[in-house]
Amino acid sequence: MKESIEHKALRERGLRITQPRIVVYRALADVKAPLTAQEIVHSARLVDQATVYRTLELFVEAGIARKVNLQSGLVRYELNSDDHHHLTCTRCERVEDFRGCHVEKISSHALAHSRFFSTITSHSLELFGLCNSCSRT
Amino acid sequence: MKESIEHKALRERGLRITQPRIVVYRALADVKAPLTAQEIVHSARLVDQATVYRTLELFVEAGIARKVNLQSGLVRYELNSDDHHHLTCTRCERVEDFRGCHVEKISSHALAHSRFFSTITSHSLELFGLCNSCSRT
DNA sequence: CCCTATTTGCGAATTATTCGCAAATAGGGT
DNA sequence: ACCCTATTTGCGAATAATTCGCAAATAGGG
Ligand SMILES: [Zn+2]
Ligand SMILES: [Zn+2]
Ligand SMILES: [Zn+2]
Ligand SMILES: [Zn+2]
Repeated sequence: MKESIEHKALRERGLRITQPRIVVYRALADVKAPLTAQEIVHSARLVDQATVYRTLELFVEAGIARKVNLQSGLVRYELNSDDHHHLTCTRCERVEDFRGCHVEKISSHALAHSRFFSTITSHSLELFGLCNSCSRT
Repeated sequence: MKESIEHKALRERGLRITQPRIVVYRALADVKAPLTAQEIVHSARLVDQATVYRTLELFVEAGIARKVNLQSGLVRYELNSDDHHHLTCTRCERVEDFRGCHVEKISSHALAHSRFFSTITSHSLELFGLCNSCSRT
């Protein structure tokens, strides 16, 4: 029988496979948009909130998940599947993923002009706009 | 005698010129890096914290300031001077500005592939890395 | 199955953010 | 300069978000 995806993710990084971690992983996997810690706390009532926060931190450190900052200011988390970013509606908060981020030109230009940095390890890019249904009204 | 920059910023948008607004504006103007609401609260002890929060929101709505999300998850604010972004050290939190963001190619590509959006109104871009002094150790 | 290092749940402390309302005040009109 | 009123502020307290300490539960190696 096949090993589940969440077991695999945890095992591959030498993390213990526990109920709370599986629950949090699935919460993230089940939804399309990035979630806040509180959203996960409320959806997964079985897991204590302190554990949810601890688990999310752990996931980020382990590279299983990553933080996403949309306009609101709340930190959100999503599975670190691959290189994609978000298009977010500033009115209704709808989120759509997009791929094809070629940020290298920008970042190498930034590096070339930098006085204090010589390495860039990651980036975040968020696009904001109005979704079609919001711009209709 | 010349009108001060903060008076100008407020007057131009039809906002009342008040002590707290001037103090918050100066707090933002005096520092290079984006500040959190709490940092401003603690630096400008004269202004009540509720007022600081209200003022920052007001500044964002009026276009005087904007929110900046660095890695930590805390919302930061900076004056909306012009189009620049940040290079942030993930170890020591040092922040350096950079210019020359040509995100149009990325965003038009994203739009072309989007099912739900046809306008992009703004974006945020943050680069992360290690600053020279941190990468030395 | 046992043993131990890890992880969890709980309760409570911190910290961040927001509210309601009475007192203070900015700015237009006189 | 003085009034008047709509706005804004300060205060106190409510609410929400995040973190802590520690004893009890448990994953996983032997
Ligand atoms: Zn929308
Ligand atoms: Zn990218
Ligand atoms: Zn550094
Ligand atoms: Zn840009």
